Amino acid sequence: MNFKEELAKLIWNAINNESISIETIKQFIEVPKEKQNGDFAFPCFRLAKELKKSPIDIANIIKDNIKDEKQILSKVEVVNGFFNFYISQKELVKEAMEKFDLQKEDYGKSNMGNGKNIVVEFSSPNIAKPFHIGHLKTTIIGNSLYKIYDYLGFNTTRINHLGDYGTQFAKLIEAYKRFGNEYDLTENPIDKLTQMYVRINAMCEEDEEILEECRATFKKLEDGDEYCQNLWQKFKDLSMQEFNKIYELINVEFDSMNGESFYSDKMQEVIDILEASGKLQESRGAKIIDLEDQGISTPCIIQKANGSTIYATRDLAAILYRARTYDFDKCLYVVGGEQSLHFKQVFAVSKYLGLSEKHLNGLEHVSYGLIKLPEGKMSTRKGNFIKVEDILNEAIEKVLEIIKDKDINDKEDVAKKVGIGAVIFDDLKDTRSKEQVFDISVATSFNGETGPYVQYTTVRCNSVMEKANYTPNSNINYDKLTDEASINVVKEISRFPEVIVSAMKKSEPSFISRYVISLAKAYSNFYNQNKVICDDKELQDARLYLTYAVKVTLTNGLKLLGIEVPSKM
RNA sequence: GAGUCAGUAGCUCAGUUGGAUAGAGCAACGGCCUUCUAAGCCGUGGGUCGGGGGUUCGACUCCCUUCUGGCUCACCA
Repeated sequence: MNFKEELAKLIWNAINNESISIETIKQFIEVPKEKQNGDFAFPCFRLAKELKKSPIDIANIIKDNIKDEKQILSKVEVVNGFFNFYISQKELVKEAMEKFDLQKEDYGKSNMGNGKNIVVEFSSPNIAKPFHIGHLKTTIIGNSLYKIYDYLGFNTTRINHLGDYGTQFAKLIEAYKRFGNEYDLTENPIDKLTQMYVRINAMCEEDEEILEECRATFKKLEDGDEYCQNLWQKFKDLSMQEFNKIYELINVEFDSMNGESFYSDKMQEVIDILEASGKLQESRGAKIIDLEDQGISTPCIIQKANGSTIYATRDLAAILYRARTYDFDKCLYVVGGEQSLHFKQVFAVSKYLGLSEKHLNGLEHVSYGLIKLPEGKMSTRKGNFIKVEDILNEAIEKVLEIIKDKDINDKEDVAKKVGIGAVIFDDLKDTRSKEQVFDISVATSFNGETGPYVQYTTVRCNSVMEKANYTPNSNINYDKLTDEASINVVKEISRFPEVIVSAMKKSEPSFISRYVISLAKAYSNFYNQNKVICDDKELQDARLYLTYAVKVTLTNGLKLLGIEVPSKM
């Protein structure tokens, strides 16, 4: 039963005025913030002008004429021009629990994606550079978005657009040529490569000629110079080993690892198309596209003065490739907000690529706020960064310390799930666009609104069911659930499906983290007020089934965030 | 200077297409474990929603203006 629809009908019948449609009324019905104002409310001000009556009069008309034949209401009230509906708790509980019962372990899943193709580009670390907390953020957001789309039945592809090309790479080759023999790359290779990178950057800043040489070296790499190619491959292999360690820890996988270098032979076509479109022009020796007419004052460089390409060109080649390969309905770029202009430019230029409307409209930059350290902005070049591996290990250590005296079998496994869950949750709990000061003690805290709190609640559910030796069956007398705490839990459970959908629409995993917190809170409150295992068999069954539903919903919610739940903690 | 994101409790943040008395967590203080996991629960204090105008029955929310901070603005990604 759709309550809003039913209520709209009731109001419509009560008002009995031709100029107002049921749809209009339905649109106005809202859920009050304060539950003391009922389950649904109709703000009578909305119709005041149309009916030429005061809100109070309208409310009274509704009150006098409402005919609740299906008996879905337990009470109605007129307060300050609002008409408040209190749904019969029986109906509310039955409605919500039956909805859950239809899906059980798959609760929240849907097929609304209906074969549509989604491409999510995320993580995309730079080869030969450390994997820092900025990369962690895109990895975790991207992974969650993938899971959300996948859960809603979209055909979703994960792409790790590795930063394995560009002048930065040439810098490294130049560094290796000059002083590579001073470094032993068999141990902690990324650290060494980073040191070399920091050193060559300092040289470039001092000496313009060295920077020019690096640019020239990139041109050589792009032209297929063997020495450069071999070094490039070597650095890439070393880096991937390190990255894979982290991906394994946080349990993230990709469908495609086609990084920037993958497009090295696909850029000429982009240049040709743009050339043919007549939009490509020369400026200061480079080939650019002017975007003034699209409201972007900075032109997009397609080819640098020395003839080599630039990242915009590679992104354009990637769009072309992805449109053809995946026929995407949406192509999401989970990349920091500091690259907004870049994506604006690339999306603007892509209009000249001859793509279909569908592909053009599907391009979307899912940006997130900059992550800063308490000491200020991170910079690999300046050596100011935190390695993700260290953060994750610290979190795991802290959990091990907490559970060391508990009666738990596989403590390592629990510590891993909880510690990493804490870090992931911390990254997903705020609105994406907010910038975040990364505080490791906050990220690895386990009290309050955190990942471990939600995991803990889930584990409790399990533990209650275990104690009762419970196997879920659907033959439940829901009328037994009458107290406020139980009703709150039921109401929270019923929100889950729509929360997933709005998280998808806004590309906001934080909707789910917040939801999962509020469900866990509702259950914790219930848990402290009610004994699940009790003398009344029917009541116990109802509470156990509720517990089961909470466990499933929390587990599914956490899964969508990329967080696992241990069996004990 | 232009573009963009942000400004809500001491700190970190919620606040659904405008709705009723602006909500959480942390920190502080006070209660609750012989009863299903206290990583928990309950309670107390704490606010000019950056400032000023405007639209509206009603503005944290929309419009204008102004202040503050971050990021970006041609051959790095």
